[in-house]
This record gives sequence, structure tokens and C-alpha cells, in this order.
Amino acid sequence: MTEESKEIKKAGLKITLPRIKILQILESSEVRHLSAEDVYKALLTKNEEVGLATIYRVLAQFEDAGLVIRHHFEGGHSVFEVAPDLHHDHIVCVKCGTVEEFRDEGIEERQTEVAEKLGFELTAHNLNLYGLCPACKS
Amino acid sequence: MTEESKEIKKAGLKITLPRIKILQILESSEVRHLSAEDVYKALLTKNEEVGLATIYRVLAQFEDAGLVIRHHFEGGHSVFEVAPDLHHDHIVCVKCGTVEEFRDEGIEERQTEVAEKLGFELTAHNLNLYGLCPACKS
DNA sequence: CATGAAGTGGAATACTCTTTCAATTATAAA
DNA sequence: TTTATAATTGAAAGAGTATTCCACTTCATG
Repeated sequence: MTEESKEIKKAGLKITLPRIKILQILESSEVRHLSAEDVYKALLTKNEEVGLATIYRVLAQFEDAGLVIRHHFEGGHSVFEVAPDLHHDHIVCVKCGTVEEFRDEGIEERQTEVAEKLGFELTAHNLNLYGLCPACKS
Repeated sequence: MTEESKEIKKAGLKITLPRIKILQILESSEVRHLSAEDVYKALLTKNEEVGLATIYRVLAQFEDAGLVIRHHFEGGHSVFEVAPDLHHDHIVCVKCGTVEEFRDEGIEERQTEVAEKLGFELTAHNLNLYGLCPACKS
């Protein structure tokens, strides 16, 4: 059984060809953050069509299972990335769109503190910085 | 000239009835964060219809002019609030949708540091916490 | 107050995402 | 294995939000 199949099974989902292909795309892409449409096109390029509806469905299932993380970037569409071991945040170049990841323990801690102070039970958080990347600044 | 008219003029826009009405709604609403649809409905309630297309257009213009801030919350729709003097972040209840604002200097500082370290020129940032509010926890 | 530029509104369109449903496929049981 | 059944798939239709088009109206400048 392939590595992908194991992960899908562990997630409590039936092992199907579409799911395996989608997971492969996510794991093999050099671009870490992919929209549903990106996954669809990536599959087309490999002559392996999977219905868009299925891709949306499967990505949502993977998200529920914790296999992938969904991010809502500005502009109103979601991107997905294979779940990292450790939560991280993103800084997005407003000009060229490249995404860098970072993690800052101080920010993480303070978020928890803020939520606690306000009486919230934190389920998720999401920090995005926007700006000009080194390349686009010049 | 009304206060609203002055603001619209300062933004470099023609003073028109729809724009005045929209700004009034934004400034007078007890709910601070309104979607375009919310503004539309609020105007209807006052028997002052403005076309939805106009509302979207005007909100975008107000955003460009810095009069209002647009936030992209999860779920894929934007909400607007009149621009505050000081930037703040949001904590959103995943169950009832209420939004609380907070500001944490430590987080603000560290964001700047992170951007600097990565060589980015920061233009905006956006931190949303999601969780269960005190009321929904019980 | 006339004129042109800017703004408006309703309809059509775009875009992303979800739902529906008949046909298909994977798994569990025999 | 084979069969039964429950989950999955994909095409198309639908939902929700946001934008564009364009004829008509309104604003503000001379």
C-alpha cells in the first residue's frame, strides 16, 4: 500500500483513485499553496482528469481529517497546503503573490493570551502579513 | 456641508446621495462590521434603496480612499468598518459570528520585526482568531 | 443654468464553491 | 471469490458574492 493510501485510510476515508491523485499533487507540488482550481489544472497537465466537484469535496474532507490546512487569503478564495507539523503564518507579496512562511513563538503565545483574556476558546487563528517582497521592492 | 459630505469630498469623490447614505449607515450602525448586503438591507429598512452594484462600487472606493477598511473573514465574504484611528485585530466566534476587536502591542511589534527580518516592506496585515465566545462555550 | 464628466441602477455576467443524482467503485460479509 | 451495500464520483444545475455593461441621471464647473 502506498504512502498516500495509508494516509487516506488513516483519515477514515475510502481509498479511491481521485483521492490518491489529489494527495499526490499536493505533496509533490513545488508550490506549497494550491487552490482547488490549481489542483484541477495540475491534474489536467498530467492527463489525469478529476472532476472539480470531487476536488472541492476531497479537499474539504482532507481538511476535516487534518491532512491539509485551508487558508483564506484575500481575494476570496481558499488555498490548501499539506498539514505541517507545526502551525505557521504567511507573508504574501502584494505584487508578485509569492508566499513565505514564518513562525514566531512570541506571537503564538500572545494570541493564546488574548483569547483567554476575552473568554474565548480558541479553535483556529490566522495571521497574514502583506507587503512587497525583497525582489519586488527594487 | 454635512460631516459625511466633507469626508467624501476629502476622498476625492463627487458628493452624491448614494454615497452619503452609505457612509451614514456605516457610521451609525451599532454593528461595526457590515457586509455590502448588510448595508443594502439597512438602507431598505429606512426606505432608502440604493442599488447593490452601487454599494459594492462605493465601498470599494471608500476602501481605496482609506475611509473604510475591508476584512476578509472566513466563509469568503468581505465586511467593512469605518477606518479606526488605530489598527486592531479581530476574534470571531465560529458559532454565532460575533466579532470582537482587540489590539496587542506585542503582536504588532513582532509583526514588524518578522517582516523586516524577511526583507518585506509591510503594507498591511491581518490577524483573525477564531473560537467559541463566552456565550457559546456553555 | 448649460454642458460634460462622473455616477447610478438593473440586468447580465463572472467566479468560486456546493448540491443533486444516476452511475460507478471500494469494502465488508458470505 | 462473489455479492451486497454503502460510499464515491462527475456532470450539470444551483447558490452566493462580487463585478461589468450600458443607457440614463446627477453633480459641479464655467
